[in-house]
Order: sequence, then C-alpha cells, then structure tokens
Amino acid sequence: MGTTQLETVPEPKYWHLKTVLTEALDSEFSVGEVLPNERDLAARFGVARATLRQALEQLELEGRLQRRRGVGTTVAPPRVGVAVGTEQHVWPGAVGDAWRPVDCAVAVPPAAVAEALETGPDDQVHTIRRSRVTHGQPVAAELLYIPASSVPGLPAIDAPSGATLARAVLRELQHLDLEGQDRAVELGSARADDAKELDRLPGAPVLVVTTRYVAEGRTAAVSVATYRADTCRLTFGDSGGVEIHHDPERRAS
Amino acid sequence: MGTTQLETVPEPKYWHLKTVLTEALDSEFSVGEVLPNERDLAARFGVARATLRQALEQLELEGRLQRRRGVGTTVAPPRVGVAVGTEQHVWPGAVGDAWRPVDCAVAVPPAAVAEALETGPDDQVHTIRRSRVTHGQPVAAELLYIPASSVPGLPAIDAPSGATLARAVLRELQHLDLEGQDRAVELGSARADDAKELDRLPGAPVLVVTTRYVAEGRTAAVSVATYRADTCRLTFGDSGGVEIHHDPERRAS
DNA sequence: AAGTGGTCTAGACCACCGG
DNA sequence: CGGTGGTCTAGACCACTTC
Repeated sequence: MGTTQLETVPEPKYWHLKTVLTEALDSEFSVGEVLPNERDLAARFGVARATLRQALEQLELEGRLQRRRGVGTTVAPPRVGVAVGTEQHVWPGAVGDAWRPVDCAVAVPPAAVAEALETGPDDQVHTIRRSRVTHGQPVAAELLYIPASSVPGLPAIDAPSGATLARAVLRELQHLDLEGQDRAVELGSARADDAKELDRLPGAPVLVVTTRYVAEGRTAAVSVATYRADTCRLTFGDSGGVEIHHDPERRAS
Repeated sequence: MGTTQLETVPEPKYWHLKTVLTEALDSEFSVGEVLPNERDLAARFGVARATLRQALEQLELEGRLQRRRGVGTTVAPPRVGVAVGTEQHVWPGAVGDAWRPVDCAVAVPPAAVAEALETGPDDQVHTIRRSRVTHGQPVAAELLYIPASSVPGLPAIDAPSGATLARAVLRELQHLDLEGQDRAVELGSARADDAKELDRLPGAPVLVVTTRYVAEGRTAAVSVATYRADTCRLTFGDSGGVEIHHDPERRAS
C-alpha cells in the first residue's frame, strides 16, 4: 500500500501558531501596530505562554515582529537593505561611507584577527569602533583592526579624543594602495557591548561580516561588523538592492 | 569608555552558562566529542533543563554545537567557508558550479519573485530545485526561477526526468549574455521542504541568499538559496576565504 | 527497550517602560 | 504604579535513534 506517511508527523503547536500568526500579520495588521500582550495571545490560542513565545521568537527572527521589554510587540517594517558590497575596493573611512567613528584604542586583537594581520599574538593594533545608522536606527557595530605598520605616517601619541583619533587613523590609511578585499558573512549572537550599541539584548542574532583589506601583498586591516539580523538585509552587487523576499501585501502604516 | 556599570545588571543564568560552556568547549573538548545529555548537564550546573537548553541553543546557533534528536549533542567542527561571490557574473549551471540539479517544474513563483521577473502574478515559470553539497554534507537548497522568455530555444514539453529537464533549461540559459547580478543575504528560518533537504528541523536558522541575474536589461532569472546558518560561513570576494572568527584552540579530533 | 533531544505546560518572579 | 516582555522552574509526554 502506498504508505505515504502523510499525517504521520504532527506539526508542532508553535510551528502551526507561527503560520497562523504570519497570515494574520499579512492580512490584518499594519506596520507599527502593537499586538495583544503575550498572556492574552497565549490564552486566545489556548497554549502556554512559553509555546506562544516560541512562535513569536521565530517571527522576530524573520523580521516580522519587534519586541521590546516593558513596551510590547509590534509589527516590524520590512527589512532595510544595507549595502555591503557595492563600493568595490574602498578603504573604510573613505569619502561618504556609512560609518561613524565612535572611538579608538590600542589593544591586542583576537587571535584569529592577529593571525590574518600577521602580527604577533600579543601585538597591539589600532582598534577603531564604528557605528552605522540607517533611517535613524542603529543597524551595525564594527571593530576595525589596523596594525601600526599600515599607518606609518601617523603622528605619535598625542591622543586627541577617541573619535578624532579614529578619523586620523582612517585618513592615514587612505594613503595605502588597496589591492583587494575578502568578505565573509556568518550568523552570530551579539556580544554584550555590540548588543548595547544595537539597542538589543545580548545574544540577539546578528550577521557578522568579516572583511580583510589587502594592500602591498598583505592584510592591511581587518573589519568585523555585526549587523542586526532582525532588521537588516545585506545587499551585495553591481546595482541597487534586490527587492525580493518577504513578499506579501502589508498595509502601509 | 570604561563605564563599567557593574552590578546593575544581574547576568542571566543561561548567558553565564553559555560562557562557561564555551570555555569548556575551547579547552576540554575535541571536535566530534559528545557532551553529557541535557538532563545530566542541567543537574550538574544546578539549573532547569529549559535554562540549560537556552544556552545550548545559542551555542548551536553560533556553530559550536550540533544536536541531533535521539543521538545527542556533539562538538561541531569549525564552520565551512562556502564561496558565494567569487564567480563574478556566471550563470547558474555553468561549467563547474557547486550545485546539483534535483528537479524541475513549472509553477507560479512567489509574488516578490514574480515582481522581480516582471511576469504577471499568475504566470508560470520554470522552477528548478538544486542542492549544494560540501564535504559530503548538504549545505544549501536553492530554488531557481526562470521565465520561459529567458530560455526561448527550449524544446517543447516532452519532459524527460526532472533533473535532466533542469539541466536542459540551465544549458539553454547560458546562451544569454549575463550583464550583471545583485545579491542579498538575510536571516530566515527553514521551510519544511528546505529543512528536510538540509537535514535539519523546520524553523532552523538559515542564511537566505537571493540573487537576481540581469540580461538584456531585465531580470532573466532569480535564485533563492538557503544555507544552513549553523554550519556555513558565506565567503565573497576576490581571493580565497577569510580565515577569521571563531578563533580559539580546538583540539583536532 | 532504553536513552536522546524536542515540545509543552502552568505556574513564578524579575527588569524595564510608560504614565 | 501597572503592564510589558525576559528569565526560570519542575515536571510531563513525544519523536527519534540505537541497540
């Protein structure tokens, strides 16, 4: 007999819940609208709050919802496209890049970064913190690692304010000839400091973009940027962003 | 910047647990080794299983652990770098690309894809399913949408087997002049069919790579590829992958 | 059958935000 | 202050793999 095990798999409640909620979001809610609170929703669907939360978590992960402690759960706007790969071969800090220098310090980088930079495991490098804002919302936090050898012309330590120092280092970096760059994207969870900067809780899912800048045949700088995974769609490529995915009719707010 | 507001924030237990476990993984476990089961671990740390699981979930998200129902929790190998952006401007299905055609059908694409393809909301397009395997493990599942107008020379419906048909469509596609391509990366959760192909549970976190192929001034094809977020690091760029992140000393198995 | 992770419950308390 | 989401508990049962 054609034992196509069709209904052999009882769909988990939270999964079914997520489907129902997705459809409700598509048809009955507008962007920015606040949902009933979790206790009410759970009661309405006849499940425990934990189960309801499992569904909400997934929807937040997919960028459909936004939850804020003490406030409530709201319908999230479509993800913003954030250009990551358009500016082919440009140093960080060039003309009009999207980043704002926050701070600068001299510190020992993580082992993996040190390896890429070919510095000793205990060598210090310039460590610049930058932040990226789109539509008034912080979308990414970055740590830029620049060994002293990449900015030979930098005046000695008279250390102006952090951000000003950062700008000076970046300015100095432009003098090098950028030969190429590698990028990698992976999923991570926000460290405490990044989370704070991104206005999220620690552990929130982030897209980690690691960039290696190559000049004079070696790695001249390394950038580790963490983007909010819930609100961002990273765009690469020749022209503008792709407007795909996350289709359906959402009423404008 | 050392504004350490120290004891204002009681660290959540699962967060602290995650830290402890991370350190343990770095120093006391080798890749592939199986951890004690969740009930034992929870007891050992004096927390409820749900709390322990919250920590394990994060570690799995970060690619440090692999959990399989009925089997156990094992220490995951470092993420594999998967090249996504090296082959500049190449049609899918070209010479030696990493994908294996699985099936082909004619279907109405999702609304957002139809919009990009500039087909009507009810028009059917060739829909090719492909699968990508690295190191013997499935890492990605893809849906390729190709309107009939992009493969005018395709012989009429005599329909050989699915995979063979897929190859025929892809072969036909190569005749077009590829002018450019856009890519976007975002976080998603695996649909049931993708999850099955990726050997994961539905809802597992995935990196969704959407590619728009441009030829003759219009979108000739759209690809939506979902990569396992736990095991993959997507690499873009000129040369080989970046070997950064996820540093520390892991004993080889 | 035994042991694993996955789901679910019904509570409790806490941290945060707003009026 | 009241209401929200975030954390945590101690149990139960289920689905799956392995022997």
